[in-house]
Amino acid sequence: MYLFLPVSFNSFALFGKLHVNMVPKYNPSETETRWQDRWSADRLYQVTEESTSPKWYELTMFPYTSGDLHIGHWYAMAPSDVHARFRRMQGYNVLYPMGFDAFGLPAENAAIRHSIHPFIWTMQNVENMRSQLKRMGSCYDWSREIITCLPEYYKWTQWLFLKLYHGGLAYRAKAPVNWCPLCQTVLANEQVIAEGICERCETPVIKKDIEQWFFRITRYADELLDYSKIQWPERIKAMQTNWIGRSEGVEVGFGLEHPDLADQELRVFTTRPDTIYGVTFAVLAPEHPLVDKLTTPEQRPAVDEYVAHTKTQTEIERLSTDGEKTGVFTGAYAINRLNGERVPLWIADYVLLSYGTGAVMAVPAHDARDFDFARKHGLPIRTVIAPPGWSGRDLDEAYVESGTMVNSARFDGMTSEQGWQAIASYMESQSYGKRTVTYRLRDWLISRQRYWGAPIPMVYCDKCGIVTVPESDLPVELPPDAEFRPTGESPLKYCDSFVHTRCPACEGPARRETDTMDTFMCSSWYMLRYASPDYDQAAFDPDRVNYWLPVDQYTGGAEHAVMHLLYARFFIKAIRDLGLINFDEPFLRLFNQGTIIAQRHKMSKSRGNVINPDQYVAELGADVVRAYLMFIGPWEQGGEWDDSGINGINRWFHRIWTLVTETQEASFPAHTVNSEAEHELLQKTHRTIKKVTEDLERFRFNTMLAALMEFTNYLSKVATDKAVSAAAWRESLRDLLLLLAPTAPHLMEELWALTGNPYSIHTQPFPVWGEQLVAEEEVTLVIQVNGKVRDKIVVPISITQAEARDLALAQPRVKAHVEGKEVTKLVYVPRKLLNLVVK
RNA sequence: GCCGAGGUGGCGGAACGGCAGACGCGACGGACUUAAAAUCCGUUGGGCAUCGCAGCCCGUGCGGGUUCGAGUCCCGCCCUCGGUACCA
Repeated sequence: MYLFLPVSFNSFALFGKLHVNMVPKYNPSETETRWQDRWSADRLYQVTEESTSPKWYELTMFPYTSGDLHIGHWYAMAPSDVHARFRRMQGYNVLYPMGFDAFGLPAENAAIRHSIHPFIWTMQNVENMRSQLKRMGSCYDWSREIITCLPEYYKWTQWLFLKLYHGGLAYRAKAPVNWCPLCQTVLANEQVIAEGICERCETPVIKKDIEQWFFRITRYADELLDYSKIQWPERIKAMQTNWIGRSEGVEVGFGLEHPDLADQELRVFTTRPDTIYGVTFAVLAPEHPLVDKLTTPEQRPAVDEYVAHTKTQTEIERLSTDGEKTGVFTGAYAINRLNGERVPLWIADYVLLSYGTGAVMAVPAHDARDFDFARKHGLPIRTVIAPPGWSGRDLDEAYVESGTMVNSARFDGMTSEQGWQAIASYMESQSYGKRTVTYRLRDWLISRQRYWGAPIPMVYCDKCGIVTVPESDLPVELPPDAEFRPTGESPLKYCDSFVHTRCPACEGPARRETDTMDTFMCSSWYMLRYASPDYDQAAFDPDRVNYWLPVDQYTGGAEHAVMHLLYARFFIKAIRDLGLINFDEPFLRLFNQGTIIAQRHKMSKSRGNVINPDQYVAELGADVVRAYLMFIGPWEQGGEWDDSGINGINRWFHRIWTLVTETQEASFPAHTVNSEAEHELLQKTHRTIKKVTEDLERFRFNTMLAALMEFTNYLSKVATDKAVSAAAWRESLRDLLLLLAPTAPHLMEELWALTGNPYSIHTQPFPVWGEQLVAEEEVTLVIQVNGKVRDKIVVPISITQAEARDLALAQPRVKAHVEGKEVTKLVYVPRKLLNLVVK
């Protein structure tokens, strides 16, 4: 329906080689694939380190091998392609690679459902997606392609795992971890999203106590909070900061009186030591190890029942009680050492074992949760921080702000901030408290009970224990003949040829680790591999990594804020400390494009609203689809896919085609006759160059295209008026093509060739504006009376205030509003406006 | 609840504190055509007024404020979207 119509050619002044009887029309499919083949054959986009130009590493998050590129992929990839092309034309030595995130559960599910091996399924998808990416007109250096599921890549993933292990950053531990019953695997905290559901399949996760492999990301918590070396969107930095959840407080020991305990202390973490005189009870998580020992015989039945009930609850149930604070008394007491008070010990599921010490001191007067709990269970509430103007009466709700300390013995009268420090110091001096920093961030759980991932290169030997696979034996390859069971159990576990091996240390019989690595491990270092994808001595060639890295510009979706983006930052810092690299951050600049939605919802296969760009590409060409996606609105805002406007871009490109191919250069005067018109053309051209350049720098593609449309409209008038010389016309047309080359690489290459220019437009320098040509000589001065616009006058830029005032007062429309009144004030903004305030 | 982004014509969206609505879509009118499509030209925030030319008033989620001047800055709300949530 959107087919380009035949363009009627009346003259061929620009390219006499075309025969008049031919009816040349712009056939996007033919033209675009022809140029794509040529670029590919010429290796136009391959780069090396041998260059005197400054380097620029531009990277887009590589796609998961789901099978098809939908419009969301295009929205992520086309604009970054434009930016990379722009940088290349600006003279940078640009590394702009592409690859595939190829491990993951969907491949394994396909194996179970359709009896196709994950490798075959994945590689078919890679083939398909690679050709779709090429059809987009992208300028990737395909000689550097990486596919994470190939042994030549995951060998180095395993190699890096061993480096972390030897560096003390990978460890195996038993812990209560998130288990997704549908995916049949554990998940990292970051992969459990809102309401405790699995990030991939949205199934509620449950807690399981199993031995797993972890990376010590928590060791880097503080450094991860330092964003001073990167230019990232505030929103992503805020999300990471919240996720890491650093909080400063005091770990306080409460005394315990119990005959069986070696350590007579209950440790709690608090951020409000200033409220310690308000403690009226303490609460332990139901799973807290002391619960069993402390519970008195009378309370045991109630406690046991509550603990058992908590265990059966899923995360969702436990969290969805909506503020309903349940709990039971253990019968035991602890001593608040500041005032010697005995406080009852309760257990309640609002206290989490995984945070802080798994126990809290409860100050109902100054904590909303403790307040609810105290109200519900009839526990006392004692005010120790007085709100401003406090009458001394009981509080109606918890007062959590700062105030003046009361009921706090010798700390009374201090502000809560002073009291915080004073009490913390006092407790430290008495050795039962210590200033501590606690984080919400947990170590990264990286093992998965799945087949389609990089095997963890570890061996279990009855004699030697846990033994690493020697580097020389890498990669530990996935067995091709594993059996995919409909139950979803890990195929590796039941693959004898894989499991049974020899111990690298003692040569005796041993078992392989059957867990594989989280796919986020593969994507934590892929940006390094692109620098030297052929290197076979290590994961990367230090020289080439030092040349290209860090990534100068990274682009991708915000959904990876606390997954991929956090893991990659950790990973770079970790291997820096192992001496493998010498920089601190993987991605210097980050730009997050928004989400493209359809029918008000995120596109998803399950919702059935996935837009496939192929039909649009076939009818209109990739150039039109690229440009339309960029024209919808600001890139960072995303937007709704609605094809009703796509014809506007189609028409515009058509107009450019006509303008270039039908305008006879010979019909313009050979020499300048109207210098004013020519000067204006020059100015408009250079102002457009400036606008387009600045917009490309800032990823403001929509306004860049608007400026180019305006410029095209202007050139159409110039082509009609023919008041400029042929040379001036040729120059401006040439700049139009160059400015649009990153956006519409095929059409511009075609027009560039048709106008007799040497191949290729994409190796040309980007136009540069002249400052003197963008400067204004005349400006439109807005004349206001009492802030309302009454007239506009065109004046030379050199006009003085007095001249402007006199000129303004002489305007009839201004006169009408000033006459008979007194001008009490005059606001003059040079080059902008003149405001007359009258009374 | 907390953090972040946003709210502007029929629609997508422009606008260093200084002409609100660039650019595009759609709609309407005209040219071309046997006709339609495509293309080209024109109009297009609302209201008043006008043969036409001018002209006047209102208008950027709501309510205040700062300023000669506010879509833009400040204070208080409402709504939408994204993230996060018993984190002590």
